[in-house]
Amino acid sequence: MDDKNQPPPGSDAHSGGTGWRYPGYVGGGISSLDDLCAGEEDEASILKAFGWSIPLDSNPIGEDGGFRGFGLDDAPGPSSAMAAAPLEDRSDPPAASLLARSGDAVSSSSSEEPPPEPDEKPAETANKSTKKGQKRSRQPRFAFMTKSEIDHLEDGYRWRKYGQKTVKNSPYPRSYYRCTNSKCMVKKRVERSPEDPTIVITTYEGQHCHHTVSFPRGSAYVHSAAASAERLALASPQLYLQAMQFHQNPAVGGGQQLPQTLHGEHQTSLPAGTSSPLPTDEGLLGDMVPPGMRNR
DNA sequence: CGCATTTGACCCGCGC
DNA sequence: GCGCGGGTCAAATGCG
Repeated sequence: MDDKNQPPPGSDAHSGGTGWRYPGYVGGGISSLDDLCAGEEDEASILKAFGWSIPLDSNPIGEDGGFRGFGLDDAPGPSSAMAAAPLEDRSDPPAASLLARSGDAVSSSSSEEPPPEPDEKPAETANKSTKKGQKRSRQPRFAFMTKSEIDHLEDGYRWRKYGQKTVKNSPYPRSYYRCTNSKCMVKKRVERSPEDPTIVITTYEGQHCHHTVSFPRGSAYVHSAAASAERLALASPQLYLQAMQFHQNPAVGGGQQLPQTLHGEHQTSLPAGTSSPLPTDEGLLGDMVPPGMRNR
C-alpha cells in the first residue's frame, strides 16, 4: 500500500479512449428517485429497474469493441476490450474475467438474476453481527472501464471511501466507496486493470435514490466527458440508450451530432444498467445529449 | 469542527 | 474443518 490513488502529478485527469458495450436495459419499475429511497432497499424493484434479465447479447453494439462509443471516431484507445457488464459478483478475477465475459455468457448470469434476496433480516438486533450479518445483500452491479489516469472519476455524486484492499490478481488495490447520502445504499468499487494500468474499472452496486449533488460547472471540478457519461448512464439508462442508438443511427437523433465533449480526451465504457429519472442536472445532459433528445 | 481518508482487524462465503 | 480472499467496520488521522 503505497501506490495508487494519487494521480500522477501533472496528469491532467483524463485521457485515452475506449469503446464500450453495455448489458442492455429494460426500463421501468421505478417512477422516481424518491421511490427508491422510500423503499429503502426495495431490492425487488431495484432489480427490476436494473433489468438485468436482459442478456448481454441483446447488446445492439457490435461485437468486441466494434462499437466505440459516442462518436469517438479516432478513439485511439484499445477499442477492443472496454466493457460494461453486469457482474455476477465474487470469485471473479476482476478485470480479466470482466473482459472475457463481456462477450459471451454473461447473459446466463444476468438472466439468472440474483433472486430478490431473501434478505429477511434476521432479528435486527443491533449487534455487530447485524451490521455485518446484514447479509452482504447482493444488489445488482455493473461495471465499466475507463481509460483514465485517475482512479476515482467524478460522477456527480459524493462518495466516501470506506475501505481499500489489495486484490489477488492485481497489483493494484481496490478501493471501496459508498455514497455519502445516508439513505443511499449505492456502493462503488474502483480498481485498475492489472493488464492495463491505465484502465480504471469501476463497479457500481445499487442505485442512487437521490439526485446528484450540485455539480459545480466550470469549477475546478473534474468535468469530463467520462464523468458525464458515467453520470448519464447512472442517472438515465434510457437517455443513455438513446444516445447510443443515436450514435449508431444518427437518424434517431435527428442527425444531430453528439456533443463534442465526447470526442477526444476521455472515453468511458458504459453500461445502461440503472433506471431512474433524469437528474436535475442540466449540465450533464448538456454535455451528453443534444437538446432535441432530452425527453424532459 | 466536521468530514473524508487511511488502515488494520474482523466477518463471511466459498473451495478444497 | 480450515484457509483464503473479498468486503466491511471503525478508530485514528488528516485536511479544509
